[in-house]
Amino acid sequence: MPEKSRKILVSNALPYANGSIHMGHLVEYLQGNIWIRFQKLRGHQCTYICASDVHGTPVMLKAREMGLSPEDLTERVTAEFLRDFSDFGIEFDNYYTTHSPENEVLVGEIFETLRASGDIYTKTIEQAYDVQESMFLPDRFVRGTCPRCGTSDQYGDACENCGATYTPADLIDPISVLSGSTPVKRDSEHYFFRLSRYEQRLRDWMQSANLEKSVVAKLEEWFEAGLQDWDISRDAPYFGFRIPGTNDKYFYVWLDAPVGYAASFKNLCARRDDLDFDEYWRPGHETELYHFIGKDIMYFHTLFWPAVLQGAGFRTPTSVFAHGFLTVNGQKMSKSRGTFIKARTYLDHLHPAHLRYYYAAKLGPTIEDLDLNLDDFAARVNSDLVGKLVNIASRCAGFINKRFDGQLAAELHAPEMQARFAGAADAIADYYERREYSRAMRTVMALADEANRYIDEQKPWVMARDEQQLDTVQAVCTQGINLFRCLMIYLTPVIPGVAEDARSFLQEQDWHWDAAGTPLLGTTISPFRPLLTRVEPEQVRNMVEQSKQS
RNA sequence: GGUGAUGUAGCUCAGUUGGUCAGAGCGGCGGACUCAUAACCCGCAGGUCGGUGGUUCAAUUCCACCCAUCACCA
Repeated sequence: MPEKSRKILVSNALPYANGSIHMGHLVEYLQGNIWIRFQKLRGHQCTYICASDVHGTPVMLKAREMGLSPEDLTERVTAEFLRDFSDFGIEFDNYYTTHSPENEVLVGEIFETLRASGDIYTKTIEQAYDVQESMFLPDRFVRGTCPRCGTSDQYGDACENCGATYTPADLIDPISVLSGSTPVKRDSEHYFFRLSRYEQRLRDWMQSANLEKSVVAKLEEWFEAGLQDWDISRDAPYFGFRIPGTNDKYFYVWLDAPVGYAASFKNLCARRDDLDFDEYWRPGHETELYHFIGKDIMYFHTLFWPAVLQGAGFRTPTSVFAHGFLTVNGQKMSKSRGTFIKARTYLDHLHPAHLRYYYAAKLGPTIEDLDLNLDDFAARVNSDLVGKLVNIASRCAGFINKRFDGQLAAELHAPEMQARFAGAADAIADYYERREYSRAMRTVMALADEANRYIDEQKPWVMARDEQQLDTVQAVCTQGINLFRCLMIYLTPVIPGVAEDARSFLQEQDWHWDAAGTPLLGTTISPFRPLLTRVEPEQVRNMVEQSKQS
């Protein structure tokens, strides 16, 4: 059923530019990328944006440590990000940086609008200050003894041992992580956003956004606790945008980071005639806006961000899609166990399609965590992708190529079966749309089982010995190839590279989602070459070994 | 500590608005086949559905508490 063409803008969360992309990040980018590829395959105008999140204290300090400017550091890191993304098949329509002129203008505009409507006020707060380094210290940069349980060397915001939360001022014997000196308390004037004013509007937005149940539960919890105003400023020195009208105040990184979505899009609009900024970012248009995020940053995306957008006269997101965290072999990623696996390390040993499929096979729309079990990974990928799916083509192509010069039959052998495969398109599309990737994968693999069973029952290898039955052999194998083709189209969003090779093997120019409804008959196909190889245990072992060392 | 989510066969996960709901895939075991990247096909497997109480004629599915894991506490 052809849908009306939609105009959709999608973002992934902006990776923070002080480290490398790892397997945990990839859950998010692959989830978003699969959705985008699906929408594009369906013929919708779908724009995919992202950027490096470059502001804030950690980047500033890391650059200082490396003897670089923050700009140079984040440029280097971004170049690395882009190579990793690209090699995993994650291609953005625009990948930008939050340290851009567009972003500075937008943040300034938003701030002025909010201030004009009375949503911004200043208040003096007391904060830890490192006299030796001449700077205010974020909570994470103060360590000391937990005032409740007495555990030493705890961060300034919470105790890892007893879970208590507090402020750095509560710590016993606090020290600055930067200089080792004892921080002093010092007053500073900060800018606050009146989030408390937005409760009703946020509740309304929450209703319209159709958020996942568990996300709503979390939001309800926050509403219950009462919305607190948000401190949106930081003191110099800070890498960020200076607040207009001040000399030493900067916007907190979490204010300008989400605005970076809009800025990245604005940057893209400048070179694309078919995209209009206002159509996607001002109220009153039919466009859709979605953010894929991790469950750890829901607060920013479901409270601050929609509130800021509303207050500043922008449209709010159509919805926000939150996902869970990655564990490896059932535990948090760990360097010593070799399970802190960087994207690049993975690519040194394994094919991106393996991971793309494995994540898809386990991803749903909820904020539940996802486990990358390395043994299961190899077994699942080998069985599903190689043993079931690619096998269908592999076992049929030989006959077509050797016995019929690569020519497919003019008619299908089992049209009712073909109709069932084609008929699954709507259900599978619905699963993709709702981000029920695991259900989509299960559906596809159940069909792959059927296809293998069909070939097994027909036994073309037996018929091939009898000249009289050659037509049937051709028809059966043509049928098998078409079942394979149908499933490959369904999997295009997940394993685009493999799908492309399959398409070229079938000598087709282009695939649209609806192509699954029209069988390929009478044409010629190329010699079959393995579309994907198995995951060898040794590759996984080597990857883990390398992760321990880096 | 508070709050939210999760806890089902060796592994990864479905499922139940309470009563054929104890399931799938993988692994394992047995068999068959040889077209296929030792792939594919057929059959078998019996896990107190995290623990303890409670509600009910009946709970894995509802409630309470506890334990474990993940996250958040701005």
